[in-house]
Amino acid sequence: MNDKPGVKPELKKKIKEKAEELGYIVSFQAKSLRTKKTMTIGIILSDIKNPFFLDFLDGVERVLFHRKYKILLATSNEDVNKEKTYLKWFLEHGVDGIMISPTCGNDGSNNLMLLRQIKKRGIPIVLYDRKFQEAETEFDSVTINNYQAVVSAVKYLVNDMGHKKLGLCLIEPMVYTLKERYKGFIEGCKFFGAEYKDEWIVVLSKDEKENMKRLKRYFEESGPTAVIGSNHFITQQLLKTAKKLDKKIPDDLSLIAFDDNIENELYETPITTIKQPVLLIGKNAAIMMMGRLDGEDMIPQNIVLNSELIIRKSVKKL
Amino acid sequence: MNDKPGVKPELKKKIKEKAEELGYIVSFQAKSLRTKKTMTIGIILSDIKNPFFLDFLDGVERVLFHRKYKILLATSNEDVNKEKTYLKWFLEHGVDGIMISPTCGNDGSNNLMLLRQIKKRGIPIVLYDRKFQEAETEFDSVTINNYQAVVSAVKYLVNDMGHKKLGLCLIEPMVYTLKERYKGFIEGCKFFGAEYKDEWIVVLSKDEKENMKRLKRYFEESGPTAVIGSNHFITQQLLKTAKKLDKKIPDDLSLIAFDDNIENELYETPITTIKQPVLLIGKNAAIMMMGRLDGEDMIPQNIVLNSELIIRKSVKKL
DNA sequence: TTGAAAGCGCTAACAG
DNA sequence: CTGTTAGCGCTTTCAA
Repeated sequence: MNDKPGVKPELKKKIKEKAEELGYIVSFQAKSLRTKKTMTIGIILSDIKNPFFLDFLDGVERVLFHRKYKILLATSNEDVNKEKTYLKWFLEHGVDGIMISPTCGNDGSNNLMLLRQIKKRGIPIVLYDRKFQEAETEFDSVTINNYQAVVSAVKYLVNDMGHKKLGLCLIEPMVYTLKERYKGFIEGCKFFGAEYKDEWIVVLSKDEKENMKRLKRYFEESGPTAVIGSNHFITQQLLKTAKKLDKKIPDDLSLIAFDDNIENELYETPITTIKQPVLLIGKNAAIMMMGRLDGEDMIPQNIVLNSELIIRKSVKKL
Repeated sequence: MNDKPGVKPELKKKIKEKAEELGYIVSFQAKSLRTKKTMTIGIILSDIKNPFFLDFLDGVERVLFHRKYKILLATSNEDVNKEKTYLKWFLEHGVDGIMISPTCGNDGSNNLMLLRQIKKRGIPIVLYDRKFQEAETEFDSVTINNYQAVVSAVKYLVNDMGHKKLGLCLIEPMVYTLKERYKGFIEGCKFFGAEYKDEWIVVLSKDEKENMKRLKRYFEESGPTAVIGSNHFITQQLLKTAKKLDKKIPDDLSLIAFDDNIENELYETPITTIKQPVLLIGKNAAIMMMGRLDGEDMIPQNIVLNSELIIRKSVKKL
């Protein structure tokens, strides 16, 4: 039945018979009980509201589909406990591998220990988008050059466009990605000689009112002349705030955004954007996973992809 | 172990013992081999590029998580054969239920027969966003009032805003949803006395060049004064075309969009939008599914949710 | 080449 | 209330 070396005509007969029996279907549960393979990859998204993950999933699925692996989908929504719950469920379901962009609590807590245990059990783990600073070399990962991306943005702002006072906008929780971008911002400012103040580094939370209040700072007299916003959501909030205050980008504030959604091109002022190769992140993570499942045995690999600064009209020349 | 009526102190002991054994984990494969329940729901998205599904999934997940059901995720990307493949895989994996927005080929082919077979096997199916016209009463479904939504939009355009020449923009394949919207458009135009021409009803394909060419018609002298665009992607393409031709919305063309993404509010001209209660679609579909899995035995239910016309600035008063 | 039998980890049924 | 046993549907092993 499984197309192993056997008599051919008889095989065909059997297959036809089976098909006639109103559709026989192999049971993967039974199968996997013996083979220890469920042909299933557990994927945890850290924020289902972020279109980033749609592209990511697209990239992953294209690879997995051809290998007949299926996706068991989970969402942490930046909740460490929910993430832990799903990881345990994945184990119960016997997923063959796990792909995760690990979240962390505001107190820095995370599921690193659990992931270590899972890895020890022999289940391959691929970190995507984010990794653990304290354990960079322990897990396979696919990320982008967050640090360099922001440094380049700062360079563009200062050297090419003449900005001297810069702001940075992030969002809770302060995961790996954001720490890197933060570092890139600080060191970039120092290196290229731009001024930055603590109050220009805004960290958004889930409190809309509070967010709005913080974002208003950017448009005050004492604010920076340009801001780097660290994701899609921030771009939206910034644009919303500008609209409400009747301020214009880039006349009142210049902006560099992360995540190149089509909309960034379509706004009144097309937004200069740091474009992450999201589809590639997905593809690479999936390919890496397939490699591990094929038994590739090497030390953990850390793939770092390059982002690209797409220059449009949201930065004013000073 | 499964918390059934038994001695309490001993139970605790056993649980602790197990925990000590470096983490015992129940095997769902083994479990489901006996119980015939995998605690898994197969979900097929028809287009992973559409943010609609992010919200939908969000709604579904909120319900399933609490009931400890997991999501096996699949993407048809409007390919009937891929859809069929995934449906078969779902069967192999023994999903407890299937949620699907069925696609169809340009020739009208679909997987209705297969879905009927699956249903006959006793696996509950919930159709969301789309259903089968030829089999409305056979399956549970959660959709919106597509027909009425477009009729209301036409009414607003004609009666409130004085438009007389209307266009409609759709996208392949012509699934249920779009047929309904088409019908609503035609009958709405007739009823409220607006002119429509065949060449103003544009069906986009995957060919970008060709799409652009067709969309240009809207901005010609002989074009309509207002257009209804049937999804997120169309809004983008229309805005892109307008920008390229240096045309303004609503001065050169009025627009009513489907799918209320935050961006619609943030564009230079905030877009008047037919807002679908996407999260609710997800929640309702999931709740319906849970009901079936709890053994609720009634005739198939067709839930129809109401969309809302959110009036902004993209329709010009004539 | 083919057939029979054991066993994967669990639950349900039954006897102690 | 507890312990034992059969069997879910498959793969693998071993004997015919």
